[in-house]
Amino acid sequence: MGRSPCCEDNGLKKGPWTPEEDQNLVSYIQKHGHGSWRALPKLAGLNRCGKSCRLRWTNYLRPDIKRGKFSQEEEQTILSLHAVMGNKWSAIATHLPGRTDNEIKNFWNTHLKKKLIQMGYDPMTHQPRTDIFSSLPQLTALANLIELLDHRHQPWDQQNAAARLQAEAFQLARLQCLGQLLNPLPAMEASDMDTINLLNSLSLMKNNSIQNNPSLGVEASNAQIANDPLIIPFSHMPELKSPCAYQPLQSNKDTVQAQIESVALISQSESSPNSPWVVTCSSTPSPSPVAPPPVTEGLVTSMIDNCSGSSYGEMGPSIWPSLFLDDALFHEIA
DNA sequence: AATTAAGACAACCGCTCTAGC
DNA sequence: TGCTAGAGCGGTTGTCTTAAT
Repeated sequence: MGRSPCCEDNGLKKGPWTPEEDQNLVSYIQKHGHGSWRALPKLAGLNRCGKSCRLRWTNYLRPDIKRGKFSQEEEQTILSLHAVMGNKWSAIATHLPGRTDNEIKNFWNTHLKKKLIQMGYDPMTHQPRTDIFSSLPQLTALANLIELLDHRHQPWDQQNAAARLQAEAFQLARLQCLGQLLNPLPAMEASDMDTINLLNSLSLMKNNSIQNNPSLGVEASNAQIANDPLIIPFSHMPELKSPCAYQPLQSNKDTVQAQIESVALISQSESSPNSPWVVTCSSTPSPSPVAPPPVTEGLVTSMIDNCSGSSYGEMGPSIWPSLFLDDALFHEIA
């Protein structure tokens, strides 16, 4: 199996291609086809290695390549397919006619990845990120927004602002935890425990902060947190959506292909162009054991009822943050 | 107007896989 | 069966452009 001894340092040119080189390559391939890429450079009068010629042709000069910005549909397709396939750029490229794997990869790395991160999603798993620090940009933006909308006529008070930010972080952590709980996983992961630990420490922080700041006039009560006008109400928070069609990679090729096909179909009828997620649930039940079921009132109620023997198994209720279960908001949802 | 930083994208590198001998 | 060339792939780097200072 050895490695091909391509592009050895034997005086061959590297770097950007000139228009003349492009012209030589295109006219040679149009006349003779590429044939052996290794032999091509000599025959075409190019001081390049065959591999470089092949890449230049396949990624740039090929006549069927579509250039220009990615459309909204293409973007959705990439996001959907990436959720299923991961970094399989060539496989993704086969579903986007005229786009090369390299182009898609670059687009992902420079645009989509950042977009997902900014929206609080993990670009690798496509799941909402569980670490609170990943949401700091959103928290800051939310704090500014709330300030503008609700308190623009009130004098700015740094203590209140800090407390509000802290409260919002607390609220968001609760929401993220709720999101985790509503997606019953076979086993709780370390990141989930991190979130819960963070929740509890945030709870302590908030209680301490309130006790140290009587001027806030808010009692250290979790129930009251939900009623705190300084805190963003639950219904105003960005909706935490789980990608119904998302399933982990499986070894079975047929299943993967079926996923790809269904994702492609879904992406065509994407109803929410601003969402990176496939929001349409498949009408046929998924065989995947981790595909999240639709969230229903009954499900939430039964989760609360069964929290001592829930899908988290032996971990039991002790790992559930008390602040969460005591929360009036939580019961309100149920 | 000059300089610097950030973003975008083309190209390269190194690895694996496959077919042919 | 083992070797090699060719091709493909994903990650990384380099270069050019644009925006900000």
